Amino acid sequence: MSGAIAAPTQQLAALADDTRWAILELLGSRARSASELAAELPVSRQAIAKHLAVLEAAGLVESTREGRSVRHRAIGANLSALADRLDAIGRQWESRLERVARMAEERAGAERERG
Amino acid sequence: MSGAIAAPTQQLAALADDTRWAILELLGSRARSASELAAELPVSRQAIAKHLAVLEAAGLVESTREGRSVRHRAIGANLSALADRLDAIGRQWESRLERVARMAEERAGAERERG
DNA sequence: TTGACCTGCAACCGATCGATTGCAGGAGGA
DNA sequence: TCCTCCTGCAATCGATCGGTTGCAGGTCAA
Repeated sequence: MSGAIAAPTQQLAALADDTRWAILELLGSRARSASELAAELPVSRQAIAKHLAVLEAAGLVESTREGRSVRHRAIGANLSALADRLDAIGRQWESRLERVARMAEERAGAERERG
Repeated sequence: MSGAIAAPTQQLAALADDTRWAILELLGSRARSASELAAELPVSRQAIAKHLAVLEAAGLVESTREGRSVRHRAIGANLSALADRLDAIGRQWESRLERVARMAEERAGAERERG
């Protein structure tokens, strides 16, 4: 164990933007094209396209060509997988710091008995 | 239900940086001061201090003054809470898109029967 | 074939970010 | 008291980011 945490910073960076969350919220309810998204959000279509590229690179959005348009949809399973990893790390911190606190407590108890 | 997702972008932005993950990794195993962290990582103490401010604002790190130094520790429970929220959103996407797919499937089935 | 519509590429701009250096200030030990 | 150690604030710099405008290309319908 120990060693590097191997954090999925790319996915986290993709999620650290309000406009991308607005896009994901829309794509989570129904698959849409970039133009549809641009019509529903207060940014240009090109900005949407850049955000979709980031989200797709992070594995949070999936795209399918349909005729002359491209439909995008959110991939919930990958978000849940990321959540699992974060939860595991959080629990690890908790257990480690708990153990340290317990050791300090025991040491303090011995000091009290001795002193 | 429906409505806005209310994503904790501040916490996600705090986690979207490799140096901050390196800091969290160290603080997850044992509480440390900013100077200790600077000695173990390849960045200056001031950079560490800025990162700690970001992490503390996001509720991922807790700080306690001890004499002339300040000891910082990672808060695992808050990371797990964030993970729970992400997981819930991911499952929501999955169920919604599943329902849409099922409706499309039923519609296609009816078409086949009729045609 | 022509025209409408949607995507994709490139250049550009202002703002924010990660990081550095330099200096001031406060707490403890000799 | 003096010196050392650690923190905190400010200014600065290059890089990246979110967003825009403009234009080229491809696909469908009339």
